[in-house]
Amino acid sequence: MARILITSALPYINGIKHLGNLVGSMLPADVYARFMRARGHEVLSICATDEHGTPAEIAASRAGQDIVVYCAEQHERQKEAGDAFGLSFDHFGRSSSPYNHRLTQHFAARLKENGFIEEVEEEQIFSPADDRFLPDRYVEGTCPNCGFERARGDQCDNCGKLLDPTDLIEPYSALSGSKDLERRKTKHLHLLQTKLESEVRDWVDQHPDWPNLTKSIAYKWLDEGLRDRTITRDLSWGVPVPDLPGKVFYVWFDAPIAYIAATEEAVAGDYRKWWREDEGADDVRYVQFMGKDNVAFHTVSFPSTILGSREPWKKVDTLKSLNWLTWYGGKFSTSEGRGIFMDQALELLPADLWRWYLMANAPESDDTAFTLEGFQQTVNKDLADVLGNFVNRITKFAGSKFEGRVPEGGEPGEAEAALEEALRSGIARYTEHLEGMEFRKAFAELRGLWVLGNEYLQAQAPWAVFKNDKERAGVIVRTTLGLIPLYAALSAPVIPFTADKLAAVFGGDLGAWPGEGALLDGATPGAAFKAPSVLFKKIEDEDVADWAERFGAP
RNA sequence: GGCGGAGUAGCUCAGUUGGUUAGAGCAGCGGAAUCAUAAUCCGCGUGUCGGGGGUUCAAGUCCCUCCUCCGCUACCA
Repeated sequence: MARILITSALPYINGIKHLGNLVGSMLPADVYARFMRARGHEVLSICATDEHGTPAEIAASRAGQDIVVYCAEQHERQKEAGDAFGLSFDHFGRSSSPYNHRLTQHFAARLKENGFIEEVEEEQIFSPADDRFLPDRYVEGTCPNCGFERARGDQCDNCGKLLDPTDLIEPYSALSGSKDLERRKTKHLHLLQTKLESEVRDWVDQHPDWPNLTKSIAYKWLDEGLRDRTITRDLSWGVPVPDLPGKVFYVWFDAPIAYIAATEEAVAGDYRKWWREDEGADDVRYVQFMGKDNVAFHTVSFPSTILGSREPWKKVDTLKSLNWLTWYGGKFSTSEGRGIFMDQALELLPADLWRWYLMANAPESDDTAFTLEGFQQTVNKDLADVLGNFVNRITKFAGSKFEGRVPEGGEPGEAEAALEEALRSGIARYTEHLEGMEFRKAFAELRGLWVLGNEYLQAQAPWAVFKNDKERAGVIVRTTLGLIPLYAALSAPVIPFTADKLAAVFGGDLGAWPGEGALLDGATPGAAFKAPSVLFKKIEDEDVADWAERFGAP
């Protein structure tokens, strides 16, 4: 038994996340956590809402709400959506928690003591009309390079040129439209990452097993040279900076620290057993899940914070980074109403259908297109036909021919031995792929295990055998029924709600992870069973047409 | 612009360090079966491996170049 700490990238607070966000970190983290728990490991799985930063303040103000109320409400919405999707985090916290305030200030104090933080004075754009400093991106104006009239202060979306807000012609606030902008001097803290660069590189060098995408992004930053960066902002909502009134820490400084703070919130003082190598965390395996845009922050920025603290905090062992799920090849977009969001998805269909499709087609090696048509085909075929119909056909048959009880008598023969052998090797491959977090391969293998049941049943044809050899038919039926609890256990990481229904056929719970022991004794002779109602209703063409219209499919 | 990732069958994707006739699922076609949600099972794959050039006995795989998509580019998060 191992101790495994799992964190999912924190979903930002400004609204319910879409399917792309879900499959990018939270869902694979959940599948992995469920799998590891089933294997008998001690798992702690942590997530939280990321609540600070300018976008949150703006979203609150647009909603006409106080930021504190807004974040509390949005956190609750995201938590509910996650629960409904079966996300089994041991704790879903908030980056705005008092724990995170205290811990973020602790890290900053340690970094300062160790000479990795210095105070600097900077000039920034202030908008009196908005009564706030504006991040570069929230200053817009005409691009000096191409003349585009809505260029942002950091980069022109039209010609791609990198800009400084002061480069813009006729700049204005993107929030209020006010052209009354001024430069104001303001004090900030710099994190001196240049001093930590070689240490970060040494640490990255110790992880040659990371995926290519992860390593190439980390080394790209290191090769270009880390830069000292400002870790404070002129905002009111956030973790206050001691001795600098009116300032808070930059959201990217405090957000990853919230992994630790959320653990403290979950298990109180015991959090150090998971996070401090000098207090018991030295044997913890720490796995992070995130989208590819987040890799640099997890391989370079956050490690800098930890290394610079000169305290033995647990650092990540394995990163799983995913690419994007796209909406028909384009971007999911909140503002333009493109794509499907977590709460909407569950209005349409049960969570397991989404979970299966997303994980079986997870964007592991490249961006992957989500299409309603592909979704329909996949879940109809894999879940309704291959798995759902399998369970239905055998329980119906056994129900009518064997009075709803597992047949007794008879001995398994060669066909059963061959089935067991095929299952054993398939389960070994499936397990190995899940261990390696290769989800597409894993779930293709799981589907293959379901197919084995249909193959066996089709080849043995108990409906024909029954006519002149009831005992042999009984063996076949018993063997096939026994696959149901087996499938329940194997399928639970990805389709947990369905797995519970499968386990309930024999009134049992999900057993231990199948592997070495007997695989075909799932159905006890003479035991009663209860056929479940149809497990998966098929998605009709009219549904797809409806949803395509509603969600703006191209 | 720079850096990184990617481009393989109608669709979604696999393809170790270059090595026999390039694979899977879906879709499609043919067959078997009739327990079952018309669900299952078996059989059927010539595709400019994005274009062009090069290295090599041998290139999807290595090098150069061009095209397209995506991410990052440190004040969006």
